[in-house]
Amino acid sequence: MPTAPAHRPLTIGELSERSGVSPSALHFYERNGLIEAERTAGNQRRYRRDTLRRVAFIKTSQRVGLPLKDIREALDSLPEGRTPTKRDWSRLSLRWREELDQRIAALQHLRNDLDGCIGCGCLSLKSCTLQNPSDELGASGAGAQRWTLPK
Amino acid sequence: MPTAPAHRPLTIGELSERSGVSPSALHFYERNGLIEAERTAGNQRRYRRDTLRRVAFIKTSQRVGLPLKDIREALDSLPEGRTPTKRDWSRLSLRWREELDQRIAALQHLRNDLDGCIGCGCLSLKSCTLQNPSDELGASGAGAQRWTLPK
DNA sequence: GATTGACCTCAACATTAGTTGAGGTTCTAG
DNA sequence: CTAGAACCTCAACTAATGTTGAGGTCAATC
Repeated sequence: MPTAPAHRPLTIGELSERSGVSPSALHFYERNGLIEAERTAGNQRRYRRDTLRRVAFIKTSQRVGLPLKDIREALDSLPEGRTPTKRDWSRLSLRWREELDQRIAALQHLRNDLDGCIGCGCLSLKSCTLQNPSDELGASGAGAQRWTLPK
Repeated sequence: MPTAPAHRPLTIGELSERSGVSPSALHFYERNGLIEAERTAGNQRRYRRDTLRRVAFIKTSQRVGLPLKDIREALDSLPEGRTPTKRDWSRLSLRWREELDQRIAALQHLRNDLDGCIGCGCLSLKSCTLQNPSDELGASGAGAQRWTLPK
C-alpha cells in the first residue's frame, strides 16, 4: 500500500488501518449515520481526512460505554458539510469530559457504598445504596440519566 | 399477596418483586447458572432466601458493566449447596471492590488524557492515549484485562 | 490488457441480555 | 370445589454491535 499524500481522501482500507476499526464496522457506522463518504466514479468510498478524527471520537466514546445512538447524537452537533474546526471538536470533547466526570463520580459513589456493605457483609436490598440507584440519581441532579451506569 | 414468613422460601413472584428483576430475567439467570431453585411437587420454583442476595450481587455487578459470564464466575466461588456466610459474601465483595477501583482508575486516566486532548483539540489517533488503550493496559499490570472499559 | 488485491452490496449469522406469547398446569381464596 | 391468579415450558422475537460469505466490480501493476 502506497503511503497516501496528506491531502488525498482515504480509502476504506486506509481508514480501517489507521483507525483500527474494521471495514465492516465502518460500513456499519455509515449505515447508522455516524460517518459518511464520497464515492468514486466506480462507487468506491472515499473518506475526508477528518473522518479519521470522527472515528477516533466514536471509538473513544465507546470505550467509556456509550451506545452508538448517543454518540451519533453528539456527532450530529458537528457542522454539516464543512470540515469541523478544532473549536468544534473541543466543544464536543468538553461536553464529553463533563459527562465522564459524572460517570467517575457515580462509580466512586458505588465503591463507597460497597465499602459500607463489606463492613456488614450484607449487600442488603433494603439498606444498600448499591441496590437503590434511584437514590443517587436523585441526588446527582439533572442530566445524569444517560450516564447512569448501564441498567 | 400475603407477606411471607421470614423463613419460607420465595416464589418467583416474590423474588421478582423484592429484587426488581423480572421473572423472565430470573428464568434467564437460572438457565445460565447464575441462580438456582428448588421445585415444589407441582414443579414451581422455590428460592432459598439467600438467592435475594445473589440477585442483588448480579444487579450490582451489572451496574458497573460486568457481563453475566464474569458475574457467574465470581458467584461460582461461593459455596455449593450451603447458604453462604457473611464471610463468603465479604470475600466476594472485596474482590469486586478492588476491580471497581481499577475501573475508576482507568476512567480517571481516560479523563486526564482527554484534558490533554482538549488543550490541543486533537483527539489525534497517534498521540492521544485515549486512542491507544494498550498503553494503559500495559501500565496497569496484570489482571486488568477484563476491567478495561468495554471494547 | 490481463491479473490480482481491494472494493462493492446484500443477506445471513453471532453474541449478550433478555422479553413476549402460546398453550397448559398449579395453587389459593372464597 | 371451583375461579382466577400465578406459575410452567418452549419457541420466537428484540436490540445493539458487529462479522462472514457469496457473488460481482474496480483499479493499479506487470
